[in-house]
Amino acid sequence: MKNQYRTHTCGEARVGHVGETVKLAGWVDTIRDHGGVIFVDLRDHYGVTQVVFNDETLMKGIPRETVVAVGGRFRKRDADTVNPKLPTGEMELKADSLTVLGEVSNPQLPFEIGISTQSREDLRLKYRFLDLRNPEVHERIVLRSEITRFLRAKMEELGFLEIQTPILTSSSPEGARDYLVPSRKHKGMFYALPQAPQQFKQLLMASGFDKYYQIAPCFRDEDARADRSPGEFYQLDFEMAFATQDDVFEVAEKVLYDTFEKFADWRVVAPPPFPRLTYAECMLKYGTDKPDLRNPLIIEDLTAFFAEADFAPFKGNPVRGIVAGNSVNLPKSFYEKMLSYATGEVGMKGLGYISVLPGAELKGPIVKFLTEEKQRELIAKLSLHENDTLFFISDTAKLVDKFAGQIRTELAKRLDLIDNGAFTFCFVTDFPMYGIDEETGGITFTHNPFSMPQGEMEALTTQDPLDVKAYQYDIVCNGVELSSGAVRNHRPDIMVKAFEIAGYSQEVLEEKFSALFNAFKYGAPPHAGMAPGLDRIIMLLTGTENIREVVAFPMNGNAQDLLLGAPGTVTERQLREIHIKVR
RNA sequence: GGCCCCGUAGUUCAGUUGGUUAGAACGCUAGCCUGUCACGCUAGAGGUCGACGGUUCGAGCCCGUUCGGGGUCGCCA
Repeated sequence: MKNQYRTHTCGEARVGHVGETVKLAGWVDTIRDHGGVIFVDLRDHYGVTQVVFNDETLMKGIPRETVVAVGGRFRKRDADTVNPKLPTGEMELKADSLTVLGEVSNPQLPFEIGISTQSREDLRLKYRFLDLRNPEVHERIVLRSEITRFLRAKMEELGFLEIQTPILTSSSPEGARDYLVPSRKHKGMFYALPQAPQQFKQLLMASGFDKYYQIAPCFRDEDARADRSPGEFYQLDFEMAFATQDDVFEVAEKVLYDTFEKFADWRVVAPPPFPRLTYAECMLKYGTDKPDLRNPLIIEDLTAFFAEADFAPFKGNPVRGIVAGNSVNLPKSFYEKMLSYATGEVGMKGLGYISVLPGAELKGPIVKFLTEEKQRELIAKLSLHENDTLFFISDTAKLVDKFAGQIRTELAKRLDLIDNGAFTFCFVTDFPMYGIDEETGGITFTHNPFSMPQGEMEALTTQDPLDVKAYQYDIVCNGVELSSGAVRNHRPDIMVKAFEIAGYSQEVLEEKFSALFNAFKYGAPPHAGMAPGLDRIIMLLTGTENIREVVAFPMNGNAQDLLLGAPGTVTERQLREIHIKVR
């Protein structure tokens, strides 16, 4: 695109352009004034080109970050002055004219553009437009766009239709806290922003659409975390009619593998089929429902083994073991740090361990509680080798897996067992349908109330609710939960029963989820789907630890937009119109 | 809401046991410099030590309160 501002971008200059009369426009990145000759790096979205001024007056009074258009001639640099760090490094622009397009009124910038990421986050957010000029930050947003485009292309290729669903919708009783929007025309009534397009996508299935997807904005009024935006985030939401769990997994494997493979660069993506782990298996072997499979450590259930051992700390409690290979010769401080981590941050009562010495001799305070036969049995059971250390975790049934999971993660971290060059996915399946509500002590949905219980109506009527599993699943990558999903419950009779068990009458169900409930009374197809979080996918692919690094205009952890100043006050008149009185 | 950490120049930080005029680097301003590319050299400006209160002869430092920021637990069907 050539116009009055520029004939080329700042990333274009190559040897083939020598001698052309050109115009470049961009930001003054650095100024190197040698007296008599001035070098300016001119930066735009596409790159950086060195501009040479022999006429010093052209740059007089122009500070960095000024937006300028420079006219002149492209020329080749002498061999000894080529800059190999720049794609345009063999070339430079010999300037003979300069126009200021955007002045800088305060040359003392709040931070230096090129190292903005080292500055305080609230400052970066307040001046996000400057922060985003930093090529490192800029490129992440570009990559986000490329990943999003690729995901869309993949979904289209697989026959999915992108359909927009409402942003102003109704509040739902389950799940996260809603963002509410007061209604002007209906006094005392409120819209809610969708926590996910859950009901709409299911209604689309009932409407006869076969495969739906959307890069969907989701709104939840919950507190932030490093990997969780406050307020709003995006999901690659999709749903398929006449589909089973395996059909959904196939789509997820294809789309996510292809996407990660394309954008993983030097890192290796474990190919499909992704391992399928049941929730129960996950909790036992990894101590979490989002296992990092790069971590080779596996938690062993040693409860039965210690059932008869007369060792007080384990008495009557489940016992877990983790074998760390080649660890016996580690300095004593390693064990001391593990112990202080366990009793400090984790909140465990203790952390026992047994070392395996040469000649299959076991050493440690616990050993004396085991007969020689038991010791041999333990070595065989866990295939213990010389120099291994076996760590023990024991606590109540409620806590033991969680603790073992934290120890497993910490051990891998301290022993440097995690391959940072790998992306490993897995599906976690068979989540329980119900759990105990800690506050009320009653039965409640553990995940999505719209999931189909395994065994359908029969399971609901014959099994203990706490034993009923749902067709409810997660996809996890490197210990990050990307998405949950489910085969949905499309049968009104089973919905009524499922909600009844969780303490909701049919009236409540019909009132709160009337659209869905009604739609299913007029013939709904079996359907299933999931919704991987877009921001987290991009975090993984960019290797960033904070979700704000992959969002162009993120809110801070306190759910404030420091750039535009949201939330903010409004006028009395605005409040009157929506029938709101602020106390 | 609980817990942990951090608030010192435009930015990133140092600041000893509480003791003279609070420092460094980068940035900014001015000057010098014709081949740099994180140019170099010289000089200069720039501070309510987050705020309030207390202890003390004396507080950036100790104590209390409070505000702001980050992390985490709760929360996130």
